[in-house]
Amino acid sequence: MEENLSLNFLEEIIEQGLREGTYNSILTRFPPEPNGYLHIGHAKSICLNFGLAKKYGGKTNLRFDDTNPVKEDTEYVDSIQQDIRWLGFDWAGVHYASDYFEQLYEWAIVLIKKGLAYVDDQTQEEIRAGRGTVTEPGKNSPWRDRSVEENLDLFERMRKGEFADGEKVLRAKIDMAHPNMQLRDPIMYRILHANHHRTGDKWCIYPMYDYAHGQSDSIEHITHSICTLEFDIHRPLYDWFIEQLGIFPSHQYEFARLNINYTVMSKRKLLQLVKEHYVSGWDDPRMPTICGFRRRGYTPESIRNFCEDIGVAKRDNIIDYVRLENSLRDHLNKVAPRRMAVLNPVKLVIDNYPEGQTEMLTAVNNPENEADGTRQVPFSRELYIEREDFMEDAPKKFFRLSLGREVRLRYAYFVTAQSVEKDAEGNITCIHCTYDPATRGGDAPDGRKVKGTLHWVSAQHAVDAEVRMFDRLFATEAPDEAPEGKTFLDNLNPDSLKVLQGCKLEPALADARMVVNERGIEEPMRFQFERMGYFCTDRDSTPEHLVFNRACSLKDTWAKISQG
RNA sequence: UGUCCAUUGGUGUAAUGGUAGCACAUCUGACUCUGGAUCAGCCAGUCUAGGUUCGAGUCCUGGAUGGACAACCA
Repeated sequence: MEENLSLNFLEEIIEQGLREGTYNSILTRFPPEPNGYLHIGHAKSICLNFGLAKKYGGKTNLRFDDTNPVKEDTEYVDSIQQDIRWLGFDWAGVHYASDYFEQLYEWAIVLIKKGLAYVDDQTQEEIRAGRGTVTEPGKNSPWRDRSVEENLDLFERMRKGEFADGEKVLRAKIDMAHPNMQLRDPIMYRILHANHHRTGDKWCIYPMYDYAHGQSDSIEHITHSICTLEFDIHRPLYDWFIEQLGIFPSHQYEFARLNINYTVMSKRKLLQLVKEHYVSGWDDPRMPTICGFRRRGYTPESIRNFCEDIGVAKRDNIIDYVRLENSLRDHLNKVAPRRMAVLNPVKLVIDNYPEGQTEMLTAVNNPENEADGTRQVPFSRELYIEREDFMEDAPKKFFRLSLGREVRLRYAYFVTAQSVEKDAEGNITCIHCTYDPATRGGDAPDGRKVKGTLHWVSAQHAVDAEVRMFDRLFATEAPDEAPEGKTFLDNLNPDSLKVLQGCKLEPALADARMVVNERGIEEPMRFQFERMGYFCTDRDSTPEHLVFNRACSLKDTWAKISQG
């Protein structure tokens, strides 16, 4: 039993608050904006928010931060909920910032009455210019000192739709010379005559993030509002609104977002990959989206374990892509049934095996889990083996089949290659070998050893399939970094997908298909193809045309390749 | 030439003034009917200069480096 005794900084904060009686239980929230699909970076946040609440007996709300109607859509609301559920989490309540529009509006009036907010008639350009720069203070708006009555009147008329988009905004009155730019009279409301996916045309003014988020937290009595580092400088503003309004004091804490090498994480870039068809969609198995990983064959456990393993802190980090794969391998190694599949087949004929004979051999389903039992695999005179598993003239370190060398066919017999047939181009079309009947099951009674063990499939019993061999979407470690005149698209890995047709599978794979899991979500069946990697059924698969995706290889090979 | 945040092996992450530890990766060996898994082992770290202290990764001051902020995005 390995218990992680050290606490991360958020656990420290929570335990301190619990100890000191600041609160008796915690309530966190996961606050996505419904303007895109969730990715692995969100998974870290989800695991954190739900994980922390679970650890300390609290709860987590799902809240859609839907304050910008022009970017948001219900398509995303649905996919986000499905992805969170698939990851294995259940929220206490599902909320929308838009549910709070009326309350937010009333609070804005409170601030106006306190002389802490004003309607500004400046244009967008004027406001931008007036804000100053990071090194120069800003200038007060000429409208900054309007009377409370006038502000109240104008703000009400903004709501009524008397003004066009961009004509006026409501601003908090703080300090135009503040060194933290977030406090230079931030905009609270803007006019947007746009249809909202939930409130329809009820509103034509919409609150900005800074004015909506903290207050939404407060309304829900969120104790720990956990977000990423870039919001650090917003915290004084988050606290300012809550303090001026005198409402429930939620607190914001920031952690470093997840970065993974060979991966892009920005919503904008992911959207571009989809829109411009560099991938087949949001759930393309090469995408770092949750649905992409699901289709790729990742398990929720593997993603949760990954998020747990990488830890959480406040320093920027770039996680090795291999850790993600390792986390998958760890889990699938324990749970994925083993099957034999020949992806690049070449015929192997056993000359001294009786023609027309078939026998059933016993194969272990998962050596890591005895309870998975065994299955029968048909064996006959003509088989397929992997083309890469034979070499006519092999070096010493080649442990597989070559002329005159003996290897084991897994769970079957020892065979020795005798000769090959070739086509006009010199490609091997058939390998002839002999077998030792005494080695049935895979062991020699005389105790002799072989170096290699090959997987195989009986030619007459084989099932055909298409196999999609996925690799990293990007060929470079930091895809975002492109030289002059290039973009991240130039860093795409041209070999990220290779489609193999005519792969030969053992018959037990014939009924592999998509299944609906206990949470009601469609998932692939996952297997280990012995010696080849982990594979899963794709949603394109049909009983007539099986399609499998490679989730990952058995072991990382990139490090060695890059060493040369 | 602003404000804020950060800096510990290759990569992550602990050590809360008292022995710099763990994981992943790499490498080596053992074992193996998957060149997988498993097991064992090696290599490798406190950004820098001062200061406080019996004692500093930790506290203080300066510097360096990286990141965030000048959307009517979140």
